[in-house]
Amino acid sequence: MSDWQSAMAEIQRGAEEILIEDELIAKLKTGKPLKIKAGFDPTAPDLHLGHTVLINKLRTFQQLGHEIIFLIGDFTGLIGDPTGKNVTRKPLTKEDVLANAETYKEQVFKILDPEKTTISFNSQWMDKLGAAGMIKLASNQTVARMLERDDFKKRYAGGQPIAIHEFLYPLVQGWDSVALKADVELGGTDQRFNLLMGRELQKSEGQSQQTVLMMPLLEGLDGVQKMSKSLGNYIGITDAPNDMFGKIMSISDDLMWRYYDLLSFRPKKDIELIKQQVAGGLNPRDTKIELAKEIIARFHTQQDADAAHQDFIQRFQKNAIPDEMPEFEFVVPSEGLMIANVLKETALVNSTSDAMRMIKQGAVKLDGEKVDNVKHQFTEALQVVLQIGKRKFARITFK
RNA sequence: GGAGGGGUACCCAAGCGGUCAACGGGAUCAGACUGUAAAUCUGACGGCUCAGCCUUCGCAGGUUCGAAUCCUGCCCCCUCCA
Repeated sequence: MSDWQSAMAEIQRGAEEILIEDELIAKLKTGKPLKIKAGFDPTAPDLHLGHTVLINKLRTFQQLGHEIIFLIGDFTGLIGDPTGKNVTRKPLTKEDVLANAETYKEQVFKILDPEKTTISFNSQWMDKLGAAGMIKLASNQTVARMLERDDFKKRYAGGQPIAIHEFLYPLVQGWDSVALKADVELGGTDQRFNLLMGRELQKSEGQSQQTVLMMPLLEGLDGVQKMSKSLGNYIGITDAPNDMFGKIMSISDDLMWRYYDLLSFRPKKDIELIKQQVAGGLNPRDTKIELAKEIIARFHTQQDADAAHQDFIQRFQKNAIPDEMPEFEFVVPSEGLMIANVLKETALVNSTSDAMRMIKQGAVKLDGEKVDNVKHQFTEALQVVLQIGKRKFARITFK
């Protein structure tokens, strides 16, 4: 396999679509470092694994020796990518943007090599463009073309408002590619229209057109909907090691393979081998553990990954009580304390009614012993461990 | 401004005088089975001092022995027209 062929294989891994593939091959064959662009919204520096799919692909290019441009859309942030959801958005201050950029760096450089990554802001060239430049830019595209974009089309057909400035978002994103002379732009499949705009604008500016590489949107823990914070099905890259471990272990086997493809840095060959081993009888749980450790080591340390693994074994495979858990203190009144109230106070349950239900369902354990008596009272000074279900614990001291 | 439709628990959605703390589905939680898998099965899913009691069906009043269901006023949303 020649250089460009093996490079292509890595680039294609997990990618949803590459437009146009032959073009990219031609670019790779030149052997020159390519300019790889990916844009990020300056508003949400709170990354989860879904975001890292794209960043991982940037890493691939970086390792192949290409130039990575991590573009922070501080200018585009003023517009907000049109979704129709929030029509108005409060503009970010310069300070906000810079603070967010710092957070980005902190998180992203766990994947990318900081020495070899260029960070730019699109206000750099957009601020200079001016009103006249903006109008000239806008003259490049027609309303009809804009209405081809899926969400615009739907909103227009559905009689929902589209503000004029929303049309500017794709144009500006495309112009970024012109300004950077990008050879490749990466984006999610939902970015298709905007990514293609870059090609069109580059063409009208007489530049060579960027290749568009679209990565899929990673499914969240439920395995169905895309990973997002608002759906609560995400693994944040700043999540604690134990949380990461637990979340990864709870995904389905099918989803595990998906995560391997999109999140693991292991060569594709290795993954194929693991698949064969699992088909041959290896417990998929163990391969899931490997994945969990790899990801934790990436965002924390190898020690953290090992510790999380050990903790997991203690906690779940041996059913032991964890060392660390929230602690509470109560003063026992003369008439005693109802267990349901104690549970409510520890926030292990939402209400005393909830606590009663849990007890009735046999979900509550006191020092490892199941509690049957709904009206169990604490009447004396002692220390106990309360457990609800499999994962929720609290250490309680009665005085 | 005119005409019509609608606001029910986390979400969707029945109910249209009593048997309604309110059908059903989803989400969620717990139990069983497991690999903290997934799938499946079972149960729970307003609050409380929990075999009982209290407060819920946009808001405020009213009719009635009794209302989510009927009447009046108000607020909000949607569709069509201007």
